[in-house]
Amino acid sequence: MSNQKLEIVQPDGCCGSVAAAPLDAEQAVELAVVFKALGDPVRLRLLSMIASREGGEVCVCELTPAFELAQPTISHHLKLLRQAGLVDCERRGTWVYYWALPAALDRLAAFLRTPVNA
Amino acid sequence: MSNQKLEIVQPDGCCGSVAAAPLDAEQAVELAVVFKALGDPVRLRLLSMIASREGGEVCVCELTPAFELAQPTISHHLKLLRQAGLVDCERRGTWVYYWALPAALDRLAAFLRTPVNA
DNA sequence: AGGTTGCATCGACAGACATCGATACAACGA
DNA sequence: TCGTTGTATCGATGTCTGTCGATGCAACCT
Repeated sequence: MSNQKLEIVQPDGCCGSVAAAPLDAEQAVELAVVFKALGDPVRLRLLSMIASREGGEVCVCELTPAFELAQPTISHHLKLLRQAGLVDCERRGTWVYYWALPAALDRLAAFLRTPVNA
Repeated sequence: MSNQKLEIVQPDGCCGSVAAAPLDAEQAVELAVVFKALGDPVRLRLLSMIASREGGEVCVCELTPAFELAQPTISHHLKLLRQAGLVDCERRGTWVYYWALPAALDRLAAFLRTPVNA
């Protein structure tokens, strides 16, 4: 029953699992960009604030005052999260709303999850 | 039925899921250390080489020549992976062997995995 | 139109990090 | 005991990154 491995392979053709096979250099660079985006406490808190929001969307005007950081700093972190493909955003009138992209999170989770029989 | 949240809480008392609730600052700092360790292509490749090894252990003498980097650089990256709790190592005679810690990887995976009904 | 508010971008700067050569340490073999 | 090999640590250096104030841009409101 080794076709179980087929379930790990991602539809987008990327790197099944960290424990499946050694990552080649190119895959590693792409994945590192995303993990690097998660490697900052402020960005982790921003992401969790966005991902845990009931309606799925959060206004930047709610995120900024939650930190003791200047507004450009928060904007910078949100930009990195967006460039990493973890969130997306849209302007609606005066405000900008961010939401999480669950597919990206699940892809990372699948990469990290060790096989049950490992 | 909000006791669903109880199923997300981790036995080790840590941060259930990124989509469960906003991370507090302390949890975010701890998690960021681990994700930061994953935020480098060399360390990602090292970890996948270690985690995907059949016997579960890899000699440093196999890891170092797999990169076009100086030996102290590889040693430095392995140290960061170890400090992040992702791998551990042991000296046996002349050689040092590294192995992955699946519990740490699964903990991260659980954190990233979005709830099925989200 | 003019003023105000929300957010992004720019430029600068201090601290962190990846990398290296040199060196130290540990274990083995002759 | 001495040389050799494998790995870690140290110190230096160039680059990246988090942070900020200043500024620009978009949308709203009088």
